[in-house]
Amino acid sequence: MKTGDQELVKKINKSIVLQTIQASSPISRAQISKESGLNKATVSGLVSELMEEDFVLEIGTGLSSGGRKPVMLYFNQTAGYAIGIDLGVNYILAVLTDLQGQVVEKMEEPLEETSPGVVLPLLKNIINTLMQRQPSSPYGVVGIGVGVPGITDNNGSILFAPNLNWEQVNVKQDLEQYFKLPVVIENEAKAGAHGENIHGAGRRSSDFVYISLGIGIGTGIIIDNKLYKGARGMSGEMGHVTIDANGKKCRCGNKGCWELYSSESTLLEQAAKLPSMEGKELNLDELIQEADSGNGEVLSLFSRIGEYAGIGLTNVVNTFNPEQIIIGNRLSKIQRWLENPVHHVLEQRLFPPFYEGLDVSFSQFGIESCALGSAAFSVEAFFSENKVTVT
Amino acid sequence: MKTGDQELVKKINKSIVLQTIQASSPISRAQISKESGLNKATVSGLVSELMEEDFVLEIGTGLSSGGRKPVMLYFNQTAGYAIGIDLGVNYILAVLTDLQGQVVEKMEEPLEETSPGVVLPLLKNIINTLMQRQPSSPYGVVGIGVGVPGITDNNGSILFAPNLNWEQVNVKQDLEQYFKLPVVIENEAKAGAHGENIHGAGRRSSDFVYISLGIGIGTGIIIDNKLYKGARGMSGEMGHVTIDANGKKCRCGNKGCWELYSSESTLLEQAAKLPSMEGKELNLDELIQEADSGNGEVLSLFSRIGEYAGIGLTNVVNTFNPEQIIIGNRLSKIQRWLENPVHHVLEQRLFPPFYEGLDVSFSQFGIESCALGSAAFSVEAFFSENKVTVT
DNA sequence: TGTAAGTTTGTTTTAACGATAAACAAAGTA
DNA sequence: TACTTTGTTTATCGTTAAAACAAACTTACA
Repeated sequence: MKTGDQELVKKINKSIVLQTIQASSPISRAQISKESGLNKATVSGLVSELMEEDFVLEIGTGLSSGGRKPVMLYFNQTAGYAIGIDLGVNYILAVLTDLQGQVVEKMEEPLEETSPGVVLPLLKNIINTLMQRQPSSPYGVVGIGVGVPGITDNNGSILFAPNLNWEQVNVKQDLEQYFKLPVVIENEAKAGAHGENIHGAGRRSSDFVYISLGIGIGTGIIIDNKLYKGARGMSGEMGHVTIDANGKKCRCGNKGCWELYSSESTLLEQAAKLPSMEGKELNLDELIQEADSGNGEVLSLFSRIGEYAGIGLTNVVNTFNPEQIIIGNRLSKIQRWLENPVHHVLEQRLFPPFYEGLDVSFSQFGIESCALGSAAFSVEAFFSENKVTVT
Repeated sequence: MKTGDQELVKKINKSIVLQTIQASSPISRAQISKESGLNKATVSGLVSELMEEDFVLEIGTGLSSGGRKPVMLYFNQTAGYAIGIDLGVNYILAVLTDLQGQVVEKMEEPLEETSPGVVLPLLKNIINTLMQRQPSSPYGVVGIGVGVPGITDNNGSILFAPNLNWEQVNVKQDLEQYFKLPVVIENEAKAGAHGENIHGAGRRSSDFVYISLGIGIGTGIIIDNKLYKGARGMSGEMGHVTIDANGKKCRCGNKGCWELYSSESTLLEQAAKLPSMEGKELNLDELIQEADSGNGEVLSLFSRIGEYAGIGLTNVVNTFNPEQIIIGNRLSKIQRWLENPVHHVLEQRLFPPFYEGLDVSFSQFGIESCALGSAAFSVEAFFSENKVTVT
């Protein structure tokens, strides 16, 4: 049981000060005091500690409004860096971000083979390259976050990743021993949700659901600005919510799962049956080209995928009554063609008070949400160790 | 933004002390100190405040283990009372509980007509009767909680209750003006979930979903021991999750909603078509009698309802990965016949790691969860005003 | 242009509050 | 008599807040 003491009070207030600076930089001490409700003296004290710790910088003075000029404070976002990885099914996307989540370096490598024996060495290579490219800074790289397309447990093991064909692989332990840095492993949709919450389209919502429309469908649930993980860290498998009780059998054991009707796999599977696609290469980018050049069959396929996406989203909204829904991952590339059918189905199927005021957005980062969210996990773990929490 | 100060620290610690007493009463000051990690002096001080406020009593001494005998402390659960109401579709169930949630008085009245003009005066009558029957106590009745079968907003208005045929009725304002007491209005399933979390089958889980199988289906979502309300207080309408994308139209606007396949309405509707029920009265108790006397048609109807309950529950589990699912409200009366088909479907449809360790329980209070949860809301509001929070 | 008056910023000083540690008194057991 | 356990008292520490203050600036006006 966590008791209350002065350390807790200080941690809370120091976090408030740092967050205020992050959110409204440049800002003066006086203004922080007004915004937060903390006394001027308290703010002054906490700011000097943050400056000693290199998290805050004084840069010049601001404009006076009839008195002494304020000293402006900045969040020193380059005091350290974090590495975020999106371990996709057929690619690895890696970013080096600063403490504010700005991408400094980026790498992408295709994955031909997905066995751990091939992937893990490649992963280490990529991380090493990014480490070498980091600018010099007081704290250096503070941690590594990895988003994976599968079910993880709280020890950083990947319990099951069907699309990689992995079972029981402890990536966290492996990377921590190799790099001597804290490593966070999280499901790809959960990491994406977190990325959107911290830096992206979900910054202004405290309660939203991120839908990862990729090879399969995953969801990340943000409640009160916190990721909901579930009892054993396996929440959000809404891709396996039944939308047709007597539908096709899914390999998860259930029937009529949502992702059998609306995902990249399904899209490609159904595209293969189109007469107009005979003999052509079958991948998402190719289909986008076809759609762009007016292939009616592809267009109506996109539309059908969008309608089924809408049916699943109706379930999401009835369950969570979120402020916002954010659609991300690979299929966010076909936003243009999904948007209309999705909205149409939602409007038709939702009870009006649920539809009113509902914001359906697409990811701001496209495919990068997951890597950015993973990096953000590491940044938070770092701050949390430094007696400051930033959310 | 809530800053940290000493008041916060004290509130946290005082709550810890009171909760420890509630959980482990009778208990000595020294033992509280050991269990909570708080210093003996701190505990002593907080306990004397709690005693002055009549929340804690000293009753005699305990056994010595080789030194001075400890003075044993009790939570004074009869320092005040709360009223909890379950406003059902065809009944009003009202309870008077003490601060620990023990039922002291109970009343149940049938509802023939559901218009606000009839229901509200009756409701006031019932509450008045309970008020008169309360034992004398330092704080008296500290509040009134009402669970309603509909969608509420954060101002205590009932936005929409289809089964009562109510729209925009501000029960909170009405009752508060009449009784001069704090009133909490909440959706029936949310109140039930809270009741089970505080006093019932969900005491030991921090993350579970309560399924109210009544005239319709509602769900209450408990995350981290807190009720999740959703952006506009309308979360948990999982009765309207589509389980058959092209199924029957529901009046909510959606198609193939779960509650069209597994609820009391559906049960009675389908029972009406059974040859063996011709000419007999159609209600739940009658059907239970038929099942008890071996009516095969009714038994297989119960079984089918159970299977569809299982299909919806699969969706709940894939979405939340809860520790526990609790089934409550009217259909918990036919637990005996639902249990097997529900478990069978879950085992068949769930991915094994989701099924393992999942606890599917039925409500401990049967139909009373909602009234008890509503009363508990009032108790908490009362403590929260007294600078103590109890969860 | 010069100066007095007022304003804003940020620091210093002091007080208040709550938790803790240590000493202590009280009440028991062996 | 020696030891243990309980619960209170006392002194100290860390943290915030209020008030006083110094510094730096703007504005108004002669």
